[in-house]
Amino acid sequence: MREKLSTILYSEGVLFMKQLHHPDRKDIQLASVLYALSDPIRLYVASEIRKHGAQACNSFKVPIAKSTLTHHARTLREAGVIHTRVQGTQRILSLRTEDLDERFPGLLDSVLQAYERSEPGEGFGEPAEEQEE
Amino acid sequence: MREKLSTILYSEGVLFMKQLHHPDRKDIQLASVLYALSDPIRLYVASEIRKHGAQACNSFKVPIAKSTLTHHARTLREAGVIHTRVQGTQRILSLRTEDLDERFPGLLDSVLQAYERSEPGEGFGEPAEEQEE
DNA sequence: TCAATAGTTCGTAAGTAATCGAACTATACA
DNA sequence: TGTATAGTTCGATTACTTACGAACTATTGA
Repeated sequence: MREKLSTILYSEGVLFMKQLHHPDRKDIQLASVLYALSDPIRLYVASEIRKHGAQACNSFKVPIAKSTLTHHARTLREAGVIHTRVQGTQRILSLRTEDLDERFPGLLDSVLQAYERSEPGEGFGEPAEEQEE
Repeated sequence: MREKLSTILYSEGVLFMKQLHHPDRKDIQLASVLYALSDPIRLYVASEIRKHGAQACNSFKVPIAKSTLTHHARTLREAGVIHTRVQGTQRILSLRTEDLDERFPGLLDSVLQAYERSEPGEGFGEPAEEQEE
């Protein structure tokens, strides 16, 4: 039988929810940023934030499990692409445009513009409407 | 005991060395390009080509096995970042700047400029000279 | 014909990544 | 209180990546 996590962790003085770590601007690595943006779901998330502003995870209509989205959000955050702030039960994701522009001028813009050109649809991965032949 | 590969393969009419595949310009995917460029060695290779022009694999001074460099060159090629042409015993690697610029304007430039700013050294991964404190 | 050089392929090992569902925490609200 | 909502953590699975050395092909040039 398993003890409740809170009982175990709080009783030992360990924080359950890790402090969200955001790298300092100077520690943002080019390779990590490119890696974070090399996944279709993460590209979509970054692009949605750029188009419609900061927003919570649950506003992204992606065909994956909640835990998988958490993983992608962490990848973006740890690479320095997004900032996550807690608001009630939500995590609000925003792009670190200033930090990225300062460190890698023009990069984020050219990536997201390229993405938006190549994926003109609204939702995720919609193949631009099934085309009958 | 192992038969010679050539005996096996040619006798079955199979080409030993795969035809080098380069994706058509229109098939170059943003995520694949970003992924290909998200590795320090591949970034270095791309940057060296941009700085000094098309060159063979053996001109890259990288601390990895030959077979590993082959792997990285294939990753860049299959993503559409570089073009490989055979010249004697060598494979000459060049950047597909026109194709990339047409498909993702400004992307390659901002990536490689960002790389060259953040890695000012000449060789690979040289930590800009050990600094005593 | 032989040796040297350039690069590929293969097999393997270790590490990392994407994914899921279940169990959980945290907050808001009725 | 209790319930709903938002998101995290955990453990497992599966797949991919990076890396190497050994064996190989292909070409050049002595």
